[in-house]
Amino acid sequence: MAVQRPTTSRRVTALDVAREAGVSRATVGFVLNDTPNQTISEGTRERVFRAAELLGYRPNSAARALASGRSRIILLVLPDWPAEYRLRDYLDEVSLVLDKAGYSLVTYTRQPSQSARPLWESLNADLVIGTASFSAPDVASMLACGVRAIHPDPDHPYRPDVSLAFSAGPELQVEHLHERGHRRLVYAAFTEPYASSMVVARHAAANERARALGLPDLDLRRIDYREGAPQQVVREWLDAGITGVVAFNDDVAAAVVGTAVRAGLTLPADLAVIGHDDSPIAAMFVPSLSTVRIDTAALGRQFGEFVLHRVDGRPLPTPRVSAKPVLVARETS
Amino acid sequence: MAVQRPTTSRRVTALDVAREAGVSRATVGFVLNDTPNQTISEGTRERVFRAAELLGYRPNSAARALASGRSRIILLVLPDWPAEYRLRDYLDEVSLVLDKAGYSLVTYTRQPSQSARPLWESLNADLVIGTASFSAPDVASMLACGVRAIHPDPDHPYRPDVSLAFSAGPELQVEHLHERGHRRLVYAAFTEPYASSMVVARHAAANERARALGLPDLDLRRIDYREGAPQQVVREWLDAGITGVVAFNDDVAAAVVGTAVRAGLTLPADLAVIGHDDSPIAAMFVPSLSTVRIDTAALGRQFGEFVLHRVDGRPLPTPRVSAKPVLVARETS
DNA sequence: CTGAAAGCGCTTACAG
DNA sequence: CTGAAAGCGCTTACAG
Repeated sequence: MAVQRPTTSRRVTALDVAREAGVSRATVGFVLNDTPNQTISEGTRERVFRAAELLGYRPNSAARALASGRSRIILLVLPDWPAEYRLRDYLDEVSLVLDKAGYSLVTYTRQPSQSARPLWESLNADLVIGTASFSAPDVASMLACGVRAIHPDPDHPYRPDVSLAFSAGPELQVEHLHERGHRRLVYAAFTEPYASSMVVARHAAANERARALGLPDLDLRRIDYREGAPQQVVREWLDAGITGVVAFNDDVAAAVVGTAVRAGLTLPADLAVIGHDDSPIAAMFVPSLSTVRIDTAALGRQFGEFVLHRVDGRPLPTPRVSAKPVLVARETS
Repeated sequence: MAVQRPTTSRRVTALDVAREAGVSRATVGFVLNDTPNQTISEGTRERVFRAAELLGYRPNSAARALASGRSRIILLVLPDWPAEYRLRDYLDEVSLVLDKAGYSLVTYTRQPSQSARPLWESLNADLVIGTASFSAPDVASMLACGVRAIHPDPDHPYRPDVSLAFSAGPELQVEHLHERGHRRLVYAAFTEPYASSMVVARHAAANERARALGLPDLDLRRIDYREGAPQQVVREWLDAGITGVVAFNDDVAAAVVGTAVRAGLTLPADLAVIGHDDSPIAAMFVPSLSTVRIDTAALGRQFGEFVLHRVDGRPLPTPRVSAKPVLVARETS
């Protein structure tokens, strides 16, 4: 198929459509935007639609944003590139829900370098979403750039129920190890570059469940995987009487399990490990990793609805279904 | 620190800055944009900068885009979420180079669902970059949406030297297995959702090197990791006399190695496997995975320069340094 | 039921 | 060296 180039290099505007349809340019806007309180005859509507289709009209988003004061862009600031396996399905669903409501989701990871201008300066987002509270300078910068809403709301306390912590996951991890008879647990995560705020939130969720089960709090242990096999960390745990490791994700679980195997330990007899995500690596690893699978698609849909509530004032669907995570017990627990 | 809210909810405009500085609004634009062929006195410049600083002025990007016809946004369409470990450094560097030139990089992964409108419809990008050629309908849609440039250029043949294939990586993988005495090799990748175009490009690079070394072509074998351990695939290879596996990335290598270990094979005696990326999992896996590390940061910088060449017509820096990949030989080769 | 017109906040020739 | 003014392509009261 040959690429259809416009004969004139000029882009098609609403005025072109109006001329083609024989109406005013305002009418074109009313029809195409389905503006309420405008009664347009069916014949006119038809003609406008046909003309727009014929000419391949796409509204200029910059002009629309300038005139309406809304860009219909939602910016999601991620703590890290979405390397997490399940995050993909999650973001796909969020994106889909927003798209249906006429919004576009843009994901964005801050550069480590200070010099780079944050994306909200050039994007004119209606709403900026973070996975943790934004710093005061960030909030000030967003407001100066015309961002209309920020989540988490800087004026209100942080609402962890809509974060990416997926607290049901860590809770199930703890429950599982508890059921298997483990009482002394530790929470393991990597040091940078992994998402700090998500680590903190999931660790907190694990601790909450541990307390409810009458277990002592889980220490948060950050491992630098770049320093090679962290043999001594595992030794320390054994010396301290730890028998179960709750890992932030499957990569962390793999690091711990790999180290333990090389140290000659038998899993889960000497040490039980449970990951999070059920990423491909969990099944491939030798021994295969016990883990927890989150219905991220359902949570993504739910978060999408929440975002529309924030940006459009739509009512939140109630009752909100809390998607239950699934335990995937394999060889490490 | 308290969040500084503007006293009036109205956003600060160039007119406000002009009034504060006691100049015309046009002068504000000239100073802040450093417009060439405008000679503004140093005193005036100072006053404008001070006023803009004082008021916290941020130009409205929608107005700017509408008036200038350029958004200074570059859209990178990724074949998949950046799950690849090394892609992260790469994108960081591209982003940084573009930011210094006043451009913002937005990364974007197409939704599997057909219904969602592509992001270039709402973003007004100056340049859309793909990792493979775009379909004719996509190109038509971009042009209708005012995209000024597309890469790979739909009017010119695909230039693989600026793709994400990193052809030096696959070449080194093949060289290494060849050096270790392997003559019958196979190229392994996952089925969806992994990046098809990158698989094809890397497989081609591996084949090119194999031919130069006098080896037979590598078959491309796609494995569905969701179907559990692909035992029979490994069996087939052994029966066919294959002794070396070149894997698309470390995850694929892990799947193959895990399967082989479970099947009771000894690596690398029975089968040699080499991954790509040197991701954390490569060192953690038992046995640890031989792999290839790419200087993705250098390649990212190079690609950033190329993008600026495409969008701004800047000269390409020559000679272009081809960042040499590093072999990381571990237990599987 | 439809249209003329002001306005969003910039950029950019052009005139002094 | 600086400013007045047109124009980018929409949206949206407002008037018929």
